Order: sequence, then C-alpha cells, then structure tokens
Amino acid sequence: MKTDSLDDWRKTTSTSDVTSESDGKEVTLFGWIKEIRDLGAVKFLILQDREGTIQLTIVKNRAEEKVLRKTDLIQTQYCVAVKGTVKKTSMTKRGFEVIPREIKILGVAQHPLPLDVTGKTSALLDTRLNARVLDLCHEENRALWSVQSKALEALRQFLTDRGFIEVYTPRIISTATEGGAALFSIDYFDQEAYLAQSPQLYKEQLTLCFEKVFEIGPFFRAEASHTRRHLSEFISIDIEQAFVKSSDVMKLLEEIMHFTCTTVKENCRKELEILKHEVEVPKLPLKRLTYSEVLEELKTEGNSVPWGEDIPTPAYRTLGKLHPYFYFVTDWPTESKPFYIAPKDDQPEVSEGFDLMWRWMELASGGTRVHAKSVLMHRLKEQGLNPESFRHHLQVFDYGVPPHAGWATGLERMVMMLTGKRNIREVVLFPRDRSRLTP
RNA sequence: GCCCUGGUAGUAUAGUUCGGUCUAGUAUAAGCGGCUGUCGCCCGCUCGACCCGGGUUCAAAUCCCGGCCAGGGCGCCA
Repeated sequence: MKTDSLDDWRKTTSTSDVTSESDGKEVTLFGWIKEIRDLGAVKFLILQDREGTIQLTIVKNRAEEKVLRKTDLIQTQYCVAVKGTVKKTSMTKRGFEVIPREIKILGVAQHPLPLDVTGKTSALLDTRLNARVLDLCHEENRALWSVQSKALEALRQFLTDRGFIEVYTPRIISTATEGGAALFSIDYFDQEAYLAQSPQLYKEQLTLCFEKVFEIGPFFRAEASHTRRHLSEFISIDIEQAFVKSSDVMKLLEEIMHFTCTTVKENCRKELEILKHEVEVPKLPLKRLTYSEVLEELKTEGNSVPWGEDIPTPAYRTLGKLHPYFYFVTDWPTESKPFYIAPKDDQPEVSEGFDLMWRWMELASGGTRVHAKSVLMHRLKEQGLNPESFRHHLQVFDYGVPPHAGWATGLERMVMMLTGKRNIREVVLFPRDRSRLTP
C-alpha cells in the first residue's frame, strides 16, 4: 500500500495533552492504532503514542467520505496522523474523544504480528525479545524505561553536584586484564585486542589528574553464565575518587542509592503504579556486616562456608532472607578480591573491599585501592598475573598516584531493584547473553 | 559448562500420565459478514499448529536416542 506523505503536518498535541478542557480544539495527533472496534454505524480507533492513548470516533453517517475511506484501510499497528476536533463526552472513560477530519496513513504493519499489540494475550519473554520494539510499545515497558531514564538523571546529577566529572575510557583494550571475567577478543588490524570488562584501571589512573571521575557505559564479559542476573553486555556505573578510602565511598554509595530511590519514587509515581511496584527508600546508614559476621550468620542457618572462600549463590539467598533489603558486606579476605583492592595495614589477610547487596543480589562492589607500586606488583604476582602485561598501568604509579577508592554498580541490576523485575533481560532493550545475539 | 523442566496455529495454552474417535480442544490475534456509543464490545462464519533428525511400533503430538532453543537452578562471574 502507498503511504501518505507527512507534508507540513506536525504534532500539535500528545495523547496525554488532551484533556476535557481542550473541548472543541483542533489537534494534530501522531501515533499507532492499537485497537479497532467497529460497531457498524460507529467505529472506534484507539490511537497510542509514547504518552498514552486516545479514542478516535468515526460516526459513519456523519464522517466525511475521505475519512471513511482511510479508516477502512487502517489495521492495528498502522502508524497514522490525525487532524480532528477534541470532543467532551461522558461516553469514554477519559471524558473526551477526537473526531477526525482528516487522516493520513504514514506506516503500514504486516499481519500477523509476532505479538498481540492489544495486550490481551501475553507473550513469553523470549517471544517478546524477538520482537522487541513491538514489545517496547507496551505501556509497562514505556514506564520501565522512564524509570531507567530518571534513575540515570538522578545518578548524574548526584555525582556532578559533588564535583565528579564524567569520562569515557576505551572499550577496545590491549592484553592487560584485571583477571576475573573472561574477555571477548576482537580483530584490531594486525594486533590482538579485547573488549573492556570494566574501566577499572583507567578510572584509577584518572584520579591522578581529575581526582573525582565517573563513567556510565557498556562493558563486556565473555562468561558463559546462564542466570537471570548476568549479561554479556551490561551498563556499568563506575566512580573513582582521590584522597579517600572505602568508608568514604561507601557513604557516597549509600547516599546515591538513597537519592536515586527518592527521585524515582517521587517523580515516577504513575510509572511505578503501572509496574505495580513500590520503591522503598533506604534508611541510612545501611547495615554493615563484615565477611566474618556473614559466615557466622550462615553457620547458624546451617550453611557453613570456610573462611577465605567466596559465598555461593544459595548462601546469598539465605542472606537475602535474613536481610531483605540493602546491606554492605565488608572486610573480605584479600585473596578473594582483585589485585587492586588494598589489604588492611594492620591485618593484610583482610581487605578494604566491600560489596553492596540488595537482598541476595550483588548490586555494587568497591573498596580502597592499592596506590603503592610495590604493593601492586606484589598483589599482581600473588594473584598469578604477569606484571609485564600491566606495564602501562604500572608506569602511571611512578607519576604520583594518590590514595584513592571507588566502586561500580550495574545499571540493569539497579533498575531491577527499582522496578521489581526478576530477569535482567526484562530491563535491557536488546539483551546479549550466552546464546542471544539478535535482534 | 552441569542439573531439572519444557518446546502444540501469529500469540498464549489444553491434550502427553497409560500410543489408537486427535479429523488435535480453548482463548486471543488475523480475514469475511452483521450491529448507533464501544472501551478485554458483541454475534456468526473462515484461516491457521504437534521444534529438527533418527528409532521403536500395525499405529507416535504422546515412548526412546541425539541436536537446537527456552525457563529455572548451580557453576563461572559482577
């Protein structure tokens, strides 16, 4: 079908701008037809844009011929433009409707569609992800990304207000890895290169010149994880600050969580209602448990973990039941933390690293960093890494690296916390995992 | 990578226990017709499916083996 030209038509009004006060007003609306109810002599079209929906009413013996011809062609999910008059009425739920004077068909949809756009029949996540943009039209998803956008705005505002500057470190890196997660290798002309798993080393280096930095951006982990909280590509929110230690950045972290929760709770009432989720603003200070205290608690619950070992997922689930909100876990064994986490001066087997937990899920992790080159070299070797492959990083430690600390949190996990979603794929536009590379 | 469960029209499901009236049921979407006010409109008709490959059997959606995919859990990891 040949579609109509946009010409000089421009949107004057969003569906949400139409109120009973606009009675009699001429409007130009753009959107998509989500439902058609043809009662014979009268036809109702439900037009949706990103703000919501409005009913178009066509009374057949009163409508103009050209309007009738267009409406006969329209199918669900067609993209249309409407010039018409707002009419106050008691016969719609919102109290008004729009009587079209002229309609343009701007985009057509091919039926059958992979999803039910009316939302009457729900689809499984896998089906939804395969037709993601169509799925994103649903009110609940639009609410979800409003929450994410508001959360990002809050995070940026909080950090810039406190003098942090936003930076971008490379996504394409050379061999130096921090250990831990596997890297994706890429073709980089005639050199070996990888996708960055975190901005860790760069953000630490930048404390030498900028003192307080943050970065929000995608990072990549080549782990064959199959869980509902891991992705191959995720958005990390990273901060690093000079002249402070872990207790300072923990305070910053709990304040930013408090601020973000408060902002979302106050500014996204409608969205949270749509999502049927309540955001509980954390009471500060958050609980601080040491790793050893956590092991004691687990032992009491019949879930013993030997000191020095990582805490397995089932044990975290137990902890989540004991502490069903935010809590810090501090004083981790040095051997279980990455090489850049500083050991305590008076007790080197214990580190100044911490995790911020939300129920059973790790939400953030950070700590005081090592800033003495000799200690860093020693820690690298202890972790079985080759100092030679960190040559460029280590060199910076000859330029006067300040004492510093920082943390990183995953945006997707924060949004899960803010929206009540249980699978991380729900809160990513186009998720990438072990087996999903499309769309 | 491992374990458990599953894969049936565009979508979501029933049927699989114990192979046979399953010519595969239902809802929704889609198509056609009807209807003056619907709002999950309604009514009638129509279209449309057993993941792929192999095996057992007179007979497989149903049982067995392999593969792929999905959901959950574990591990890895954050």
